Amino acid sequence: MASFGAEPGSREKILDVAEALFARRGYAGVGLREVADAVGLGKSSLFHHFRGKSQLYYEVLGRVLGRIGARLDPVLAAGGAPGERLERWVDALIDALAEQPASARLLLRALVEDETPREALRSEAERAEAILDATLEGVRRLLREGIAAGAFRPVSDAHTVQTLIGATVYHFASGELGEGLLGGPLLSAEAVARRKQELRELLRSGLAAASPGHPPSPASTEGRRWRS
Amino acid sequence: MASFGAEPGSREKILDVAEALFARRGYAGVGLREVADAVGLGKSSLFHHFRGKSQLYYEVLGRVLGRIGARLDPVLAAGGAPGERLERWVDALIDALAEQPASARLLLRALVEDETPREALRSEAERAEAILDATLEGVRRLLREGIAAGAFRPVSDAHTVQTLIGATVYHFASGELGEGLLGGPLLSAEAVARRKQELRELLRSGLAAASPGHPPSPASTEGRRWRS
DNA sequence: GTCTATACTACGATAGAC
DNA sequence: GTCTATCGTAGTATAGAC
Repeated sequence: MASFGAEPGSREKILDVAEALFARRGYAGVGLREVADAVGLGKSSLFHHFRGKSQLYYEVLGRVLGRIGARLDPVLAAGGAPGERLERWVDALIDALAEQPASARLLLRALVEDETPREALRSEAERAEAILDATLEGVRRLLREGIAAGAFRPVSDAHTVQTLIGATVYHFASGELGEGLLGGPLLSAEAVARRKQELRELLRSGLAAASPGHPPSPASTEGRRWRS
Repeated sequence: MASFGAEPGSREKILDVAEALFARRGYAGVGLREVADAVGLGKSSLFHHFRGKSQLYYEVLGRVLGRIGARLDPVLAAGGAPGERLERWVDALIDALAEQPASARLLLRALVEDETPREALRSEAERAEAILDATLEGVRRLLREGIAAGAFRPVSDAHTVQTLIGATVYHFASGELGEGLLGGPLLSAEAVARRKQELRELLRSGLAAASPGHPPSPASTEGRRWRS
């Protein structure tokens, strides 16, 4: 509740610094010495704010997940047709990832990092997992509702979520490779808007139900063929 | 050329072991001690096969990229309509990622890992990068050809490549999260086939040109709306 | 080609003065 | 709440015997 920005109240500052470093080099690649130096403290002082490295890590991860979840939950709660709600959800996710450049990398790393020490840290680790699960379950429900309502093709909601994560989190975490492909920055306002647009169009034509009828007919999508 | 499987000819064995470890824990998370133990050698013996840790890493990475490129290049070289060639490319990529379970994680990590020491290793690092660039340039060209031929919507080829990477590499690297979402293994024959199918259907309807006409009309996709 | 032994640095973490 | 000092371990890498 207190603290605007990141006052000398070291704790927030440590989290900020650690977030940037963990995003860039991953859990094992960051030393507490480096964190302490960057925040302007001695190494030992960190242990007065966090029990150890892994608690610091999960605190950072939980903060990122909480920040993103806080932006996505209202979107899911709001009304509207499934297609529009999904678009707003994707847009909000992209905005969240683009605003905090470290988020996407940190998340992508966390997803791949099953080897981060979880021992004796169940509370922090499970809290982060719970936030993530709740967020993903929300969009899965939206997809299922859209399918049931006949707005979406009868896709697998799990696979679609995987595709959405890949198309957003991976994209904004792709760093040099992504910038090389795009021929410019990933995070400029134009690039972010373009990403939204490309994804929106892909989903509008790729996810929309083929026939106006409500109960989807199984053969309608399976039989689709390329035009040329 | 020699060596079937991985004979006592240590070098291949080291690469195999290192590949699995780097994929699981990343560059900084793996110690040479661990690699040596797993391959059944003393720590120092590794230095007779590789100049150091970073060379070992780039050798591993180059091998993975080469393996995947070798499977994708023939697909691009073969003829066929753009839509069918793209589908075969995606299928081949998925097969390659699914066959060698470590590949996807290693690749995803490599993409995010701009901090892997590149000093004094330009040759190995650039070789790996060159393989990757060539592979990606191939599919970009295919996308552009498909757009020019009127088979695909006028998408951004760069963004579409990003989406394809996210939908494939991320998916097979997603580990516990992905398995939790799918409710089962990522790499079973069924799950792999299902991933291909979901992606194929998404691309068929999401990437196909909207109108039979060949020169795509700009308004046709922009004006698209959700049905329900 | 593999081994033992070793050098040097950095790591996470703790103790205790201020 | 931050500091210095220190512990024990593990990191990459090298030298040299076998």
